[in-house]
Amino acid sequence: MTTQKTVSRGDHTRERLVLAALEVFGRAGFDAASTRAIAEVAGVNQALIGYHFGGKQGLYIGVFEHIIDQMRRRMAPAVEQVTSRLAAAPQSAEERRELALELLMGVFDTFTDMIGEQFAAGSTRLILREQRDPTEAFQLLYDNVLAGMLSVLTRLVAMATGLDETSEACRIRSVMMIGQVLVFYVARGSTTRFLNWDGVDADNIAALKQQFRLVLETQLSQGVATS
Amino acid sequence: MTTQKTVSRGDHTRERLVLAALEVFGRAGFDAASTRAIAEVAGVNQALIGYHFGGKQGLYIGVFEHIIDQMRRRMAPAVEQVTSRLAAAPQSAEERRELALELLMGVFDTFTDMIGEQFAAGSTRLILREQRDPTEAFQLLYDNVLAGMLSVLTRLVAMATGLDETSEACRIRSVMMIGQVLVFYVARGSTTRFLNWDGVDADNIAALKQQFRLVLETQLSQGVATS
DNA sequence: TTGACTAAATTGAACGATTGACTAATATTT
DNA sequence: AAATATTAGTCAATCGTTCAATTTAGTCAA
Repeated sequence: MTTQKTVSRGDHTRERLVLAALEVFGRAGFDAASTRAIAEVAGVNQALIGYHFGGKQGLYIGVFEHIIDQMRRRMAPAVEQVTSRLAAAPQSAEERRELALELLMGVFDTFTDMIGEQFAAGSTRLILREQRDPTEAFQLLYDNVLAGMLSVLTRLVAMATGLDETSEACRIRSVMMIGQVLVFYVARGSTTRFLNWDGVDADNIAALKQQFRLVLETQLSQGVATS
Repeated sequence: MTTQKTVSRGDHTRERLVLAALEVFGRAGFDAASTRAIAEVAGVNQALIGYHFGGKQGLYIGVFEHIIDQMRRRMAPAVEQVTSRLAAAPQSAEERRELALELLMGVFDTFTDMIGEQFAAGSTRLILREQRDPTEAFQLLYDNVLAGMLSVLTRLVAMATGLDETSEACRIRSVMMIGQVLVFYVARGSTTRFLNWDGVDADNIAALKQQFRLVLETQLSQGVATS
């Protein structure tokens, strides 16, 4: 075996660069992150960025492909659970509502778990950066991950509330629901200060899950007023 | 009238620089924004940044002082409404709950209105930037604006839910509530795409307000499970 | 197995451009 | 005249990119 499958020398370097770039880009932002700093963190020569990715912008795209990969992998179990359980949904309105509620909680538990993970720290800022002034990277992320997640979520919200899945009201509700967890990603400085947290540990995550479950139950446990 | 009150020549320059810096910092981030670009947008000489603010960092602080000023001014009516109405709160649990609900909606209506304002576009990213790696600017913002807003909000949530105002559960609920609106600030790219919006206009704001009101009513219109 | 040949990968150095800060001279206002 | 404000220009440092030279890995004939 002369060729070690896909793990050639170049692949190793590319991976090191992507991981380093995720860290440096995430901490400093695209413009402030220097290719020299990225190369140093990766432990490779600076010129290899140009060689392997064409340049700084190319590396940036490479980082997003990595993010997409990780997010799909991380969310896969929860999404799969939803699709399989939804294949044979009960017809009783009450049972359908309860099923949707249970699945929603599963999805958001996963989403909440990721708040504390290190991978999220680097990628969150990069994703946020793309929200205001979307570039090619955002198109990639939205088409390959976000759109699907929003779609699944809206389907569950529709099932739980009785709203029309295609209605704007239902979509807005879904986005708002995400916001309840997203706030702990993006407003970390304010939240940790306000809650007297030292970072976000397992206990904090558990508390968030518990409160979110209570809110979700209260929010969806009755006939929901439409538009 | 030689001296036009406080609007001397230098004040005018400082204001132009702060507004330009808000725009450029907001669009490009601190490091990527060049003092030359800021000076050009402001229509003043680059060296005046050093003269009036001591340097780039000083200008950055100046921008946050401006943001604090604007946010206080913008939120003042809603906050004042809360404090005045709360001065003579009814003793009936049911009445207190309804009052809290009404006041909450007032606060969040104001908060929702600001989503579409141009001022928010520039300041949102600057504030987000400070959330992950807080600097002196964040301390200023949190102490002068955010802490107060969170405090008032938690008080209302406590009144509406019956939770202890000082409990972590109540604080988490409050933060989650903010998240439902905040998501439309920070995830603009995803939300506008998902909702097929072209930016955020008055109609969109109205729809958001309506849905948030419905959610809030559903969420708080009954005895709320504690911890 | 060996040794020559090739393509891929890596290196260090250099390029022109841009950065924030600073200075001395000038202009404006008090 | 004195204080304040503005200007054009210079500075060293750092930026992303490029390039020729070198090393490494894989192929194939002998």
